[in-house]
Amino acid sequence: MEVAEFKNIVWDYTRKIADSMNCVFCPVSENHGLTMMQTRILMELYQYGPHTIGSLGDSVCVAGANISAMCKKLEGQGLLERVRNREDERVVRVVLTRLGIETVLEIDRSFNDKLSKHLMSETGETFEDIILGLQKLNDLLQRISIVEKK
Amino acid sequence: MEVAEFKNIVWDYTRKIADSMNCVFCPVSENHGLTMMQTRILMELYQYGPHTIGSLGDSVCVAGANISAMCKKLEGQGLLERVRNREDERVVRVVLTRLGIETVLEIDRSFNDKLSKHLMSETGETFEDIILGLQKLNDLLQRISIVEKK
DNA sequence: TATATTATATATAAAACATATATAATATAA
DNA sequence: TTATATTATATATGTTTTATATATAATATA
Repeated sequence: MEVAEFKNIVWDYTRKIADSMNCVFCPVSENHGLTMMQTRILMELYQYGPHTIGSLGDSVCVAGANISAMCKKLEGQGLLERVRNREDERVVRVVLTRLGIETVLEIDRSFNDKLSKHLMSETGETFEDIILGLQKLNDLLQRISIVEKK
Repeated sequence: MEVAEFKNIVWDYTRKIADSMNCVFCPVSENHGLTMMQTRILMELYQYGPHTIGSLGDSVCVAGANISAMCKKLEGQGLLERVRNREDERVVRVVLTRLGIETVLEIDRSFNDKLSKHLMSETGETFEDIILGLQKLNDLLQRISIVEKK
């Protein structure tokens, strides 16, 4: 297969998939008064535990300046807390509040409910094929974007 | 595999992949003075031929109000033309100009060059696995989002 | 001590996205 | 044929996301 052909197929599918993911999950977030980006931040904190502003920004691919503002807003909504590190006062630790955790759990439950309806008829093989493909594509792209950053 | 587990894996990979795709392709678009969205619009027109404002918006998942404004801007940059249909004057046909076509071809060449370097060492099996996975995931999500729209 | 680096914050502007409303053309129903 | 509904696009407005430049304060290094 030629590079151009592979690129076109991947380009098309990845944007369609990103749009669909958005289309499926966005309404659920909105029901809880959150944007997809805000949900992504909360989910990241829930799944991988507390972050600093910097590491959180890296994880969700948002520049430090912006993640800082977003977290301040989420703090205002009572969904997370910003705690300054005593040993190095430049560092701010971001932690979900009880309300934040509850909100993530509710959203996650809604996500799962929404998917469950549609995934019942699928075979395990489909899941495996999808995950394998995503994994290989992600590896490939990670390698490329790491080189890019140099 | 449980739905929740599958969802988490897909959620993580798809956003990482979307970010990487952006990270890899965005700089190339910017070199040509275009945003990713603008490039996506031009590529859509190049790959699938002329569109109306409405069908173009559907294809790239942008609301009519916004695609209308974006096309007007791209027209201002001389990259496409908006031609009102004579039989039904509500309809506007969007067509790439010569400059638009040349720009798409240049960007596409840069995309391919950029990828070629990294894909040489990959086996055909990797490509096939990736495409199969994307295809199956896309099918799944299309089915879900179609139901959503009802 | 002077300088550089790091982590976060503030300010600002552009782009993207959503929503409400406007306009004009066309289709349909009475 | 007139009145009404629908369709396609456009305009206006506000919010969110993203990018960039700069500021501030803390820490590390020369």
